[in-house]
Amino acid sequence: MPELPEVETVARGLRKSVVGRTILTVALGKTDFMDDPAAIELNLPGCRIEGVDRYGKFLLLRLSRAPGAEHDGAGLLVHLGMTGRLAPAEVDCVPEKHTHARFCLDDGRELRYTDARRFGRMAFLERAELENVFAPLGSEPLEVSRDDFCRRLRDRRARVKALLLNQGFLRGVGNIYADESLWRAKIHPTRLGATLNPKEGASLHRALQEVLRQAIAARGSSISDFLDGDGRPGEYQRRHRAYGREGKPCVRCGAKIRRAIVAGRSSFFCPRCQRAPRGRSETRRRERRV
DNA sequence: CTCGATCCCTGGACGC
DNA sequence: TGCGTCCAGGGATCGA
Repeated sequence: MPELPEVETVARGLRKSVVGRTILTVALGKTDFMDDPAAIELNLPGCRIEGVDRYGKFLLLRLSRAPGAEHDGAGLLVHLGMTGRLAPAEVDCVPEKHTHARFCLDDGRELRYTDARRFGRMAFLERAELENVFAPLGSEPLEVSRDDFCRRLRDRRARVKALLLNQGFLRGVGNIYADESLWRAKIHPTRLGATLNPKEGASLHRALQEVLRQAIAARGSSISDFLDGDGRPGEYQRRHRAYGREGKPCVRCGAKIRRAIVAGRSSFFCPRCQRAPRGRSETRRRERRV
């Protein structure tokens, strides 16, 4: 499940493998997850891939026409959703099942998008449209300062888990890294943002950045089928301390990791290290045990 | 503002 | 073996 570290891993792979290449032809399969498939077919042929950026969980392939630069600032926006994969392949290599886009490159390879569940998104967008997509996103978690992070936390009444998952609060954090960060910072997922004291806010900021940096260094987490640009799985799943560890002992204190639905998602936490809040709004209401 | 519910979609796990 | 059911989850959307 691609979150920031997995998407960053893909971006780094693409920078090495496809930047500088020109797209010759486009072949699309199922297109219900694309904003405007015709625009992709129409605009991409002839474009050179100038660079690959990441905005939270979004990938952007920056594109330009070789002579005229008609599409200055335009690009192919890709969100991998749950099961999306974007990687180059040799043309004579049989495409995997659920390959929905193939971009034939000028070096004889093709860039392929595969996505079983089609929770992803793909769109060719002009600069102004891209700005509209990115405008509502919050800061990059690895760039936000501690003071900024704590300040933004302070006036939020939402549960801290919901805030971490909210792409308008921070961009790029998903369920795995939210739980791993909260475990490290010893903060219960149902705590309300505004109730975290400065020390806890600082601790969460530090935990989040450490977890993300380490996960990037490990090329992400491969839970079901995430593979990096070279087809290698990530390694970070071996270092998960909370996510997916229901019933297993907390490596810090030995208590059994618990799972509860918070913010509509499975949330894994240590009931001893991460103390549940007492207030009615933070506990009783909706921390349903699963 | 924040919440839960619902939908999108497929594969994998599980029970019978 | 096969069928039904549930679950996974990022994000959009809707109503409370």
